[in-house]
Amino acid sequence: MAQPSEQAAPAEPSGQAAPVPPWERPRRAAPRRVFTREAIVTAALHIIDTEGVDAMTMRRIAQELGTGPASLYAHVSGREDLIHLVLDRALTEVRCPPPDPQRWQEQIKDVLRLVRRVLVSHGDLARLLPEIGFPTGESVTVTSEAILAILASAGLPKQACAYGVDALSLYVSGIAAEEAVRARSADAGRPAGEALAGRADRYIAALPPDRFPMLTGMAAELTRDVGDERFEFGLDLLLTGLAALAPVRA
Amino acid sequence: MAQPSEQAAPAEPSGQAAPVPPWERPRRAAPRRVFTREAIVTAALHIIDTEGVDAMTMRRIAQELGTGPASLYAHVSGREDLIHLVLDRALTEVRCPPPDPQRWQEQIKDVLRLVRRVLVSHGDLARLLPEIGFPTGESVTVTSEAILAILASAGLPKQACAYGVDALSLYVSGIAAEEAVRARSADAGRPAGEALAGRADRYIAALPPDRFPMLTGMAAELTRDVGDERFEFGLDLLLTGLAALAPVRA
DNA sequence: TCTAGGTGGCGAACGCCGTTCGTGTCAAGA
DNA sequence: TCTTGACACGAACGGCGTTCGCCACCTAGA
Repeated sequence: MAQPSEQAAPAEPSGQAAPVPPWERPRRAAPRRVFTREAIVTAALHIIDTEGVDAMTMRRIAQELGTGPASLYAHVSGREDLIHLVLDRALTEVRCPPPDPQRWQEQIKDVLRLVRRVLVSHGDLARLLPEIGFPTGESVTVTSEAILAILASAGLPKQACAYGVDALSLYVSGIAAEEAVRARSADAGRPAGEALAGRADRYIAALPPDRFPMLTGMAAELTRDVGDERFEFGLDLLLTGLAALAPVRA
Repeated sequence: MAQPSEQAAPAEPSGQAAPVPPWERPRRAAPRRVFTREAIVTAALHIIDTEGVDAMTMRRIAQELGTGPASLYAHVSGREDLIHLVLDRALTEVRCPPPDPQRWQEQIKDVLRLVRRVLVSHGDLARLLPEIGFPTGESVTVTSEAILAILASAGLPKQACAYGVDALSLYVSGIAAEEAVRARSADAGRPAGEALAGRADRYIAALPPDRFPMLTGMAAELTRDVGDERFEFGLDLLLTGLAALAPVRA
């Protein structure tokens, strides 16, 4: 890989080249590379997509870019900064509609469905959410703004809008992270049934039915994993609650 | 601290004792300590209470117990196991009532309020929740069983009970973790206003009002932090949604 | 009482992590 | 051409969870 430069390895008259003495070794034989923050985020997201969140270390990203981890710090202030950027990059795929008071509930659901879909499409990306407290990327901000606008168009009081957007995002983040754990387990090549649902299955099956009749009696329902059903159920709960706070429309 | 044992340091005739040669140094001068899993969990919880979750490392726990981190592994299989135990220890404080169909909503709320209170009482304990996928401690299991029993007593279908307990626990976990981040920031001795709410304040204040009129117009509501208000709001949403699924009672 | 096996305590070290420091390179501007 | 600031990058720091190998201790059985 490393090719000695000419000044560091003067031409030998003939025969085998003598090894370059240590004090004459070039620090860097290959031209230094040039990076951008975008390239770093792209590499990080690619690693998450192909290897999962646990593989996304500064070293692994640097390796992907053909350099060392220190090079990343010229562009991101640290791991946390990088996570903000990665999440925000993913969420640029979320498009929000202008508010329509007649169908505000469906609009909220649509936005949150899209958020979840984006998170899920990147494997276990959602597992990064708890590592940052308060997402501050542009995409997240735009999405929050849109949700607030929709809630406000429904006539909800300001405080209800504010608390509502918080509850909604907590729920979506939570379920996305839950699903991310499940997705990771499945992708890691574990035996079929070793997914989180499989573990819950076995856990519940091992419970003493006399002591835990509800859990054991609802094992199938508790571990049911059919499409978006679980997500939609929770969304319905929240939206029903919010609708109860909105003015009645004729 | 280390006191040479008598066999390793034979009595000198007089004067200053000669240093013990390396090959005669006792491996352990003090009697070996005896630990229990309970003591380890107690030490871990004490560290969380006094220094926060970030300080709870295997090394720090071992230090608290006067030993090295390797000693912990005879009693816990690893950090994840320890976290399960710590969370479960904390949640032993949760007491659940027998179901009363006439006041099932208040019962659910009471249980979840208690869960949250327990989590909050241990500083930023809730930040540990995302590190484990599916809590399997006894306390958690007992609590889930009780919530299911209450929901079932309200006449909710099995699937609604199952999805409902999931949504409720996701919400409580989410908001507890959110509050834990806030609590940690405040406890870390940062300047007043450096709490998460303070950061959100400044973040929202820095947004361009023409582009983000909803966020900037609701800054006060979004950052409002008054007792249990925010938590109760989300709980009300979920319970309203669940009540809509329950049979109507005379 | 003695012996053997199992359990557990513990030091040293491993491999990995995020990050910093110091040095060298490069490009733009004077 | 020279200077300066930004950036690339190797080496190393300090920290983490964990394992390995050794030794001590305890208990059960002969």
